[in-house]
Amino acid sequence: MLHRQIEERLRAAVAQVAPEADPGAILVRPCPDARFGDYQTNALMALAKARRTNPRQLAQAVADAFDAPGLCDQIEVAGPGFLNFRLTPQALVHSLTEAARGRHLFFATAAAPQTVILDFSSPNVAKPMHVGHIRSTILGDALARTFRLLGHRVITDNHIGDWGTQFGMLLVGWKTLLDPAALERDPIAELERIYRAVNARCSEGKPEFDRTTLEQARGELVRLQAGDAENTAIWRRMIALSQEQFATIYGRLGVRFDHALGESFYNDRLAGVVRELESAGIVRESEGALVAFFDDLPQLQRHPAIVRKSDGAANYTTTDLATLQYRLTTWNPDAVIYVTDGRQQLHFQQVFEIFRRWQPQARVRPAHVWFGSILGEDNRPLKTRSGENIKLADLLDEAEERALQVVAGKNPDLPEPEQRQIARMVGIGAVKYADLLPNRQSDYVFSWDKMLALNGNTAPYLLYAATRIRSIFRKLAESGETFDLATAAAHLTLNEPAELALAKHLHGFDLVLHAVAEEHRPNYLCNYLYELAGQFTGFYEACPVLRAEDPVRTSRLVLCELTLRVLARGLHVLGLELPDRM
RNA sequence: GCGCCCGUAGCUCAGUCGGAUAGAGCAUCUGCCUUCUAAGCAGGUGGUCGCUGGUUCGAGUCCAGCCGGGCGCGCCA
Repeated sequence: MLHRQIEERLRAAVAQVAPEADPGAILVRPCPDARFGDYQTNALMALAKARRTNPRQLAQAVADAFDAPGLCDQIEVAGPGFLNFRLTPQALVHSLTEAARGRHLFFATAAAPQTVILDFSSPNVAKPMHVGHIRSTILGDALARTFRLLGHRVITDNHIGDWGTQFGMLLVGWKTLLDPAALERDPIAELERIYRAVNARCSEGKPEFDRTTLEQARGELVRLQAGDAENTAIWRRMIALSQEQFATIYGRLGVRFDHALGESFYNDRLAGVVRELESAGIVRESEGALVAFFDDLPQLQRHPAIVRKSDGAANYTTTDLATLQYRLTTWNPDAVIYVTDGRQQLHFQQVFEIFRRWQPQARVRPAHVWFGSILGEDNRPLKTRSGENIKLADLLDEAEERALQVVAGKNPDLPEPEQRQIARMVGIGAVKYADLLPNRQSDYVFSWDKMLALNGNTAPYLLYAATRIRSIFRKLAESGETFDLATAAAHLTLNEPAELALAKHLHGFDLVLHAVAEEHRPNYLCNYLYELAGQFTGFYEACPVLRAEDPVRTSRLVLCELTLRVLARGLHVLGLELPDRM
């Protein structure tokens, strides 16, 4: 990676001039404006301040000590003390040639691979997956793919909601209201129906309220918790039915999990966790419950956390603590990342703080990667017209349907099965991309028109840019020519501004991938790929490929293929599939 | 009351952790299809980065206060 090579030479130069400087702080970044150069460092200004010397003089001294033959032939001090680097064309050609030979794809894997556990999606048993699960699922999957690409050991774990008071009601419904034919047809809908019916009877204040049903539900729950054979069998059946639904949705989304250890998996560990917290003096009795207080932390002072309710049952704080402990002992991770809604910030602050007190020696970094809400056009959380949660399956159906209309409208000559195939990739891709593009912490307004637009920073635009490249190679193949990237690389020359700009932009892949992993923000990658697609279309307009004369023609084919590879890899990391044509 | 987040072009939003003249898309205006996919490209218009102070070579970015909005806050998860 060119910027890493410059960084390395720069650190060597700084070490000569200022041996006390921290090499880790000496960073090289792309210039914001190509007129300044290709790369810059602003680290010397901070260093000059620390040494109380003139920043421009220091920069000049470092520039004089800087030696990178063949990499940068010009290096200059600018402004208050920037150092600007300009790549030699040979360095660029060499790097592209190496990429064409398969030595790299413009990124380096992590210097110190880590074990990262990603906890995301977490749907509930017996309920349809809905829009509330989409951001966690898509964001978590994109992060998992990013970490994997960078060489980390990644473990994805779906912490399914398969335990809790709702099962008392579900059991009553199963035993008294179940319609076997309906269960056969659409299991989740039937489970949802019986749950709603019983829930209404158990809700004081509702017209259907019926104390007998409420007591029945409590009784069924107690029997389930006690391990009653019949109830356990029904419960397992409900989980199995739900997992079929999850598998269907995840299949459509192309998301996979290494594990799906639900809440119930930790049931027999909860008492032990509570006992340990109690004996360690981390929790104490308060109003009948066991509670952790954080008097010394301003942020949590007023927000104690219950780990055992006054009825003796554990809650999700306890389950999350047991889960974290299990993950530590089982996988010994460096990081555990929870991808959830921002509304759970307080909860995770509490869990992490309790855990820190409980196991101060643990080296794991827990992280809460939170995101904002998906809003409807009315700026309220996205719902159906009647105020229900939108089912994920329905949303994906609509995405494919709308994409099909676009594809069929633009390209009516394609055979219908292919149109559907393309529409599937474009539609699902559009939903995913729309979710990954905004800064994850901001709320965003869900808009079919925007996500399926053909211009702007959208999935269709990016997929289209990639298929344009594929189209060039299809034309090439149709004329009976063969193209071998590694061999063709020998003919690489970069002369036109658009060629140089594209070649340089390919080298930004490394920085952006590491930034995504570091900050858990896939939107950086979205923006990078959009810029790359823009650079490519600029090149595509300015530089004819197939109509050019050799060796320029071959050289441009190399650029096309490398761009396609970066685009395809980047889109794949975001979880998007790439059609051959559109 | 306490805490978290947000406020950037008419609209929707980026802004890689303090760097150089704040960027996209939409909308609007002007050009470009006998030429590898015009689902595209090039260019114009459009900004007191909520307000006020502070920190420093340098602030959309950090700190304090204020205004406006969203969300959360003991036995749901």
